[in-house]
Amino acid sequence: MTEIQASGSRARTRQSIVDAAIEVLARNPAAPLGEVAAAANVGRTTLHRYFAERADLTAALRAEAVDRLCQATERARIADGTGATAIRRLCQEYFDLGDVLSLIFNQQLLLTDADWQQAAEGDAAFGEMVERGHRDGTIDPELPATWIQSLIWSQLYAGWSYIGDQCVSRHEALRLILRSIEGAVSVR
Amino acid sequence: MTEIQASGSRARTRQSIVDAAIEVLARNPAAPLGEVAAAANVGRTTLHRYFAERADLTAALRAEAVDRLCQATERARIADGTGATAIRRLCQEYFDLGDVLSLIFNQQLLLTDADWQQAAEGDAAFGEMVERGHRDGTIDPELPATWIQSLIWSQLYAGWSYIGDQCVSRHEALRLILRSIEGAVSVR
DNA sequence: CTATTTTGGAACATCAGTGTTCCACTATGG
DNA sequence: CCATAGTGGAACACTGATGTTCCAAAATAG
Repeated sequence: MTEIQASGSRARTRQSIVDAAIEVLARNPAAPLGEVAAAANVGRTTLHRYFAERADLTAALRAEAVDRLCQATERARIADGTGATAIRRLCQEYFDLGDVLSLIFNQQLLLTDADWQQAAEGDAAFGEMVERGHRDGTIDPELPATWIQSLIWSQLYAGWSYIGDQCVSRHEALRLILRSIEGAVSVR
Repeated sequence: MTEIQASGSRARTRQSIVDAAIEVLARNPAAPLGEVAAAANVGRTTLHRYFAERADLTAALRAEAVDRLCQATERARIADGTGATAIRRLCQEYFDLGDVLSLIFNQQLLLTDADWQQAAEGDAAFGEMVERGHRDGTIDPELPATWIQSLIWSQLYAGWSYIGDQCVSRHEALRLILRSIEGAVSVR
């Protein structure tokens, strides 16, 4: 619980640990903390100095994930343009989240409803985007906003896995994702 | 490794354990074996009698998963009809796999390539179905078979999660899945 | 160069899951 | 009803992850 603050050096070490944790835990949510420490080029002791318990680390990860999610959502300007183009931009931004994507999706990094609201400036913004799409005829009215959200996440995750499984460039994977989502979402 | 055989009673107990394991491990891949035993209404001792090590149990699960996957694939008759209708039937069948779905997707139940080939009578059958769709104009030629496979799995998984997260009937979830996949896959 | 901060290694107690053994208990079918 | 297959509880040793403490080395600031 107790957060150590500032001092430049501390902040850097802390961030290094968080970044390493994202990378390691994205691949294996049950990885021992020693692995995280190693990945961060830090002693296990040091890791525990910053995050006393495992729960403290995962809490920090959740905060970091929500933060990056917020930034991505803002960059996507989901209030602009047609519903479909907004979704397209959102997917592009989310795609760049990389490991954070896996963490959120794959794992029990269970974001609470409150987290989601914060991330998307409230489900309101996302729901509004979808409804706009329903009205302007670029999004299938049969598909509720919540489902489209599930859709986007699962597709993005599939895309990232695809890069690893098959031997495909990020760019190609993103192309497939966007094409598929557009098709899934658009009016028939 | 040593498999105990037959005798009616044994077979029943064994199956009960396997079924329980599917249910429990689908929700939490790291669940202790005691939980599996409890879910199977069986003592932990008995579980170990049938599956000496955890690895033995997961091996059995893999076999069971491959088996059910095979049956589902056969029922779908993916060699019949247009590419799109075949995919639709396949999705319907896979959807009914339920927890097995989560096990395969969510978890490191990593099916080997050999498993997949067995399950789909070789990637050949699946690839053939997709190519048929490319030719008959019901499947977007831009999307390779491997991607469509990723797509299907991720969507099915999303659908099952959706049932839990939102409060939606299986039927409604399946409807959304089929509609989305059809849209994602069809020619634009 | 000193004082302070920050670090990492080593050693330790603790804990939960695992896998084993042993024995007594229930069924079940001959 | 009796022999046997099947079960489950209790106890145990073992393992790997966790979290703590202590101290000496390294980095940084003054």
